[in-house]
Amino acid sequence: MPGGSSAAKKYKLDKPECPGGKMTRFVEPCLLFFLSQQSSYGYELMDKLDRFGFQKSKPDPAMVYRTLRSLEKEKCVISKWDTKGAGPAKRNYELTPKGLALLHVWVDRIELRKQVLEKFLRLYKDRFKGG
Amino acid sequence: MPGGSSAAKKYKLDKPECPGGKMTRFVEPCLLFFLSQQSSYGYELMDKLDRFGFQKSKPDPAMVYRTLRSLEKEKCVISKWDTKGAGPAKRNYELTPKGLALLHVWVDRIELRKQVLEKFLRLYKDRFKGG
DNA sequence: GTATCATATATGCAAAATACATATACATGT
DNA sequence: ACATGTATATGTATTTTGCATATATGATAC
Repeated sequence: MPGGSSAAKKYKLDKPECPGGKMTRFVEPCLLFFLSQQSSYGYELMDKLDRFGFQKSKPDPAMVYRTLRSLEKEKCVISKWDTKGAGPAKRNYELTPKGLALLHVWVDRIELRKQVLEKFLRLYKDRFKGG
Repeated sequence: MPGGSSAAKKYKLDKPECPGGKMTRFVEPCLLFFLSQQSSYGYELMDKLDRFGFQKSKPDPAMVYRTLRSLEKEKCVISKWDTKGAGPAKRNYELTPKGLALLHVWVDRIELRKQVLEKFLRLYKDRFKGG
């Protein structure tokens, strides 16, 4: 549960905005991870992203589908049409070894990123909540 | 110290790249924080950013200067030319109450972001390091 | 004295990433 | 026939970032 800041509410802060629930450069690793759990297709993956924890903004279909195609071009995933089941055909994606390797790279980076955020928050707290 | 992934090295992963030391949308909150500590100017702030913990890439002067000007346009900071001291004149920036409020908003968002990263890493570890 | 380097700010433009809108198509329920 | 939910896809505008470059001051070296 994030600590609320009181000062923030006193001002209109529309324009110099900060991306909050947005998932900057984060769709790709999520997709890779979901696919490492089990093969799936765009629409379902979008749903998983949605339930992952980005309250604010639903994932953009465009980004999901394009990311998947781009991953396929790089041979990080492979897709096959799945015409079984009701409704329109699904393009089912499967993770490749290269895709798994990419996931691991992402994890290293995300770990680093997390550490940077932590450092920032630590300094902030020292400054404002007294250390 | 981030845990290295071994699988990653077996593959060329040039193209679907993940931003590592880069500081996605992170310059602004850093600048606000530094200015909350004390007034400063672009060149010095760049240096502080550099030493903050982004090993890979030095901060881009363009981004720093433009972010500062944009913050000023939004009245989050105020600048005055400082001709004292040697060398070319410095544009000295001071944080405003609105800027301080923006910093607090950023902190909330960064806290959230950190939690999302943590969730991701937790799930990843459950999946690959066994839980 | 002039060449070079560190300091200092700034702009232009290309590339990348994201956001928003829209198009297509299948199937089910009413 | 029409609306709704499922499913994939593309077009384009906007935002963000990255890289190059321009300009100017002063200190130091030669």
